[in-house]
Amino acid sequence: MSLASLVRKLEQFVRLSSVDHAILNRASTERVRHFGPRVDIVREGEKPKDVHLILSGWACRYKQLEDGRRQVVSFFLPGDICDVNVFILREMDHSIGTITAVSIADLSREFFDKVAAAHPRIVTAFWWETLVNAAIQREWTMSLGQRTALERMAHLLCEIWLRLRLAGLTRGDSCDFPLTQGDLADATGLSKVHVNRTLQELRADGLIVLKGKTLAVPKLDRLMRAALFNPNYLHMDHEGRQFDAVMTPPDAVAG
Amino acid sequence: MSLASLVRKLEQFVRLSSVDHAILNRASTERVRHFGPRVDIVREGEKPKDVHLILSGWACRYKQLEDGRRQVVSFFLPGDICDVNVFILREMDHSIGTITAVSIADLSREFFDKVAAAHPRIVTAFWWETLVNAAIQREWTMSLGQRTALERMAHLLCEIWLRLRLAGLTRGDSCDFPLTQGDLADATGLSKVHVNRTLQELRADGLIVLKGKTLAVPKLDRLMRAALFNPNYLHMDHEGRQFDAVMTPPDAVAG
DNA sequence: CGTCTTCAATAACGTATGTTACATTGCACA
DNA sequence: TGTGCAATGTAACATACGTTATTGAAGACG
Repeated sequence: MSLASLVRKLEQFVRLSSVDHAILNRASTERVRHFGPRVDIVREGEKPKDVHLILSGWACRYKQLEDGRRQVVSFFLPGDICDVNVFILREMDHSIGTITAVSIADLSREFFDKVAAAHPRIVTAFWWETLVNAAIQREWTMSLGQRTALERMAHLLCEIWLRLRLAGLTRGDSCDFPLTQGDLADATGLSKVHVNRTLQELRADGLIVLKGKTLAVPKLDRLMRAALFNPNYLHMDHEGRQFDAVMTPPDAVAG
Repeated sequence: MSLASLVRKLEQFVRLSSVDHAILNRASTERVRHFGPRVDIVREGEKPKDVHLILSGWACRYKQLEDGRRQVVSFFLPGDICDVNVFILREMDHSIGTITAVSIADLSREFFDKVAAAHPRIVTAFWWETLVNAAIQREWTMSLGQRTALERMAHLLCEIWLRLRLAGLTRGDSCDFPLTQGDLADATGLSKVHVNRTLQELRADGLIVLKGKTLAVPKLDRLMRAALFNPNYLHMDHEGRQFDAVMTPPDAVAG
């Protein structure tokens, strides 16, 4: 539905040519699928076939233990790409499920081959995406290991807010926020009850206004302070623009 | 000092030619540096210049909050590579410090350029490394969010054990284990005291023998069960061999 | 070959967060 | 425009883990 968020995000980092735009545009309209809310797109154990680009809606990556304990390990927002090059792995070690209704474009191995061969800027942009996602995962490790419930929740909200803003999905100080307290519990490693307590506290402190499916952040700086939030890990600075990533062409050898 | 662990590991996944071997060998002998134990190799905020290959010794990636709380977000064992392509980012969002004395080879941007252009197998292998590291980071998220102290500790020990074994660094059921209880605390998000309690419990259950700087795992299957350990995320299966990664050449354009 | 420092072990006590249970609100859909 | 189910809110109580403190053992180093 909308490629705009992806392009907007990537262009923060790398300047894309009009040909690059055309390539991405084509890729994101060729093989599109639609899902309802709360369904799985990919299941643990499956063979990864395509890379998925989220065109609209929210999704998450999650893992589950045999006894049912569930951890959301990342959220996908519009414009996000799930795992460049996963198809070199034999099977998925986690599942991907939707939060809201979602539209995705499937990007094939062949697409990446072609891009790789002729569009270094897109490659660089995808590498940036890969590295930022890794950094986000590290920051979650930090949050779960060291931050208190309040800090952790505030941190997650800051992160989502900044990512949405980069994708052009905020209006003023508010944004759509389809996550339930159950989702937040699965992502922060807290119980639902404690998520509720924590949100109440953030509300009482005037750091967030969360009602229905809308979040407002009236004082981002204060929320960031409460979270001990350092935005460096999102690598949103523009200075990297002059670089191209290396890493490199297929030659299509098999064996 | 020893490239063997890297090669052994990569060849589990991709068959490398003798030319590939030569390339890696050259890269790992050209620019080698040595560090003592408990010193920083890279500090948060610095501009990443090279990619580091651990030739010998143990190191870790860590992040720290303003108030001093510290989280180890990953361990580097011999043969591990720190962040392929980091140099496209402007600054490090974490630090890398040694545990033991460490020797590293610095791999330059130019090295990756060259490899990218002519050695698709190595590229594939590096992608595998990248994807596995991402999977490990997700699994840590799972551990910190959902596993109890005992499960978490057991899980970490299983993971390290399997990674060491893949690198050819175990003998029978034992291995070198230079981590202090403080290191384990920083990695698991537990206090040192509780790490001690947890290790006692694992010992009492006969799941580990940990003394001095040596760890033995007499019953790996039992330790894995205690950890709810599913090895799929390490993607150690060999089936992927036939694949080459795509993602792709620089053309050396600057923006 | 003592001395220093780090690491490991253990105890007593405190608390952030989990659990269970139930009431209330909101919203999809008949 | 009810009616039902999911999501939110609250309370009482339980516990896994943190904190502080002290002691002993083990390497490091002059």
